[in-house]
Amino acid sequence: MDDWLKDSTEVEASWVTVDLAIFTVRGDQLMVLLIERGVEPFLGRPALPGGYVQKAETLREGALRELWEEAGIDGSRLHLEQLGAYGDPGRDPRGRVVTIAYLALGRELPTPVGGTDAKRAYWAPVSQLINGTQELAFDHSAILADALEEIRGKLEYTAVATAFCGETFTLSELRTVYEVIWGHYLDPSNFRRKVLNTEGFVQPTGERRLPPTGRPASLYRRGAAWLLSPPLLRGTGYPA
Amino acid sequence: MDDWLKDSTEVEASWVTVDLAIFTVRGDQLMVLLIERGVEPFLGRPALPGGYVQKAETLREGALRELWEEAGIDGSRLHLEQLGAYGDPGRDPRGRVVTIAYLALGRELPTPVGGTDAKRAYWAPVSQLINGTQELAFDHSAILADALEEIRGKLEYTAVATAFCGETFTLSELRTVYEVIWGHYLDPSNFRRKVLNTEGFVQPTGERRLPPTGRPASLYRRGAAWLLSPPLLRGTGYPA
DNA sequence: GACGTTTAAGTCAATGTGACCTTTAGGGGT
DNA sequence: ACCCCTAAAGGTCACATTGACTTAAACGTC
Repeated sequence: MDDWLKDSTEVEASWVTVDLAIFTVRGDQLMVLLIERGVEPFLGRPALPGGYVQKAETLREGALRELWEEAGIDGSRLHLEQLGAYGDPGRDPRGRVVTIAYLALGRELPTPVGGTDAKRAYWAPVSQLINGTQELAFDHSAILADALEEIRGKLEYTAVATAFCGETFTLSELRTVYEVIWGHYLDPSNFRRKVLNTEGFVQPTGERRLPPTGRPASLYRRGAAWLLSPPLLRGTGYPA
Repeated sequence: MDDWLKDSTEVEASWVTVDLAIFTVRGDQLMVLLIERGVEPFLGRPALPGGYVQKAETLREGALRELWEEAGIDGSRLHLEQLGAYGDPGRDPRGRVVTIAYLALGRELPTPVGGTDAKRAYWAPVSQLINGTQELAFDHSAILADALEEIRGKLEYTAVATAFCGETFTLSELRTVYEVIWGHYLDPSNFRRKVLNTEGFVQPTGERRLPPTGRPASLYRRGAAWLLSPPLLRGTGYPA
């Protein structure tokens, strides 16, 4: 914040971007939204959607705008939180670009129809990207890894898992979210007991839903609580 | 990341700074390092130390450099982690300035001797700033509040509390860290049991330390574990 | 109406927790 | 040498939580 420093040759202006790690659960897989880059650098390589922050908007507003422009997703109905800033000098060959990474979680998001910028957009299974050979553009692989670890941790002590579900949901659906993201089986009975005993986590609607087969399941909606206490621990479940 | 956007009038280059929320525990108070601004804007107002990120350095390196330049603190012996980015358009009257806030935790840090920039630097009790009338420069009050909440949470499920202690420490010292930051009393006996039963949290050195009065206390050092499982929950202790 | 399937509810031993109490190991005073 | 004060260290016990497992209930279907 020192004005004398601003005049120093050591300091230069930077471009500031937002990048989005948008997750959804589809079936038994955690998916992340990727775009195929239509311009250099990293032309043709998969990347997280994102773009430059504009003059008059906050970082969050920029993230919401990119969410809409690049993925056609209305941000008002999903969870959006800041993940962190990535600014290594060499991360963008064009010059100093600091990106603010955002984490977005939603359910059954529409398959996007490619951005305004003639690049393809698609959902990719996270499991393949994490221990796969596919490298994302820039430092997006590192951002994705950080994002995944952030979600895994947040499931434990917040009600964020409900962001992957619809307005109302069954406890089985909620449990599946945990199982997919943590990657291991959870005992249905113990999960139910834990969730229902955690005050404010979920709220019964009184309605039920008929599964294709089996006993009807009660429907719940999000409760008032955001922080769960005590937390649900990942514990030692066996792989799903 | 769209080059066409970069040419748009909607986008402008930004200044990128790092700001530091440096905490230490002194006696029974959590202290944060503040500087008195020596230049406009907010001349004379207290602020978090910080400054512009230079051309060739990473964000973390910039934070470490500012730590040294503004506070005279060698960062190699304290905990430093990124807190997040703050970039609202109006947060700095001089123009678009995005700051990356860092959290630094250490013990018995030297009282700094004012920065190179003729401003005073001093330790201030956090409790007075949080619910006090004193407003910090820029959005630093918000950053400070976020930093405090971050620490409080991290104490639960990481071994970060040891960053406030020396190389070796007694369990009472460690407990005091929790009590000061959480703001309530913890049962010494239960705290000891919990810490010692959490594998990898602390490691006995075999040595002891004589307190001014009372039985000698065993000394411990940090263990190998960073994440604590099960976590120490804040629970319902009575105010200290 | 028996069967397969899924939700819902219950059991039980083992473990963890909160609120205590007791013992131990120092220093200081008389 | 003895007693007192203090803080650390160790123990007790009722209670809550957990993990693994079993049983019951409510559907559609054959």
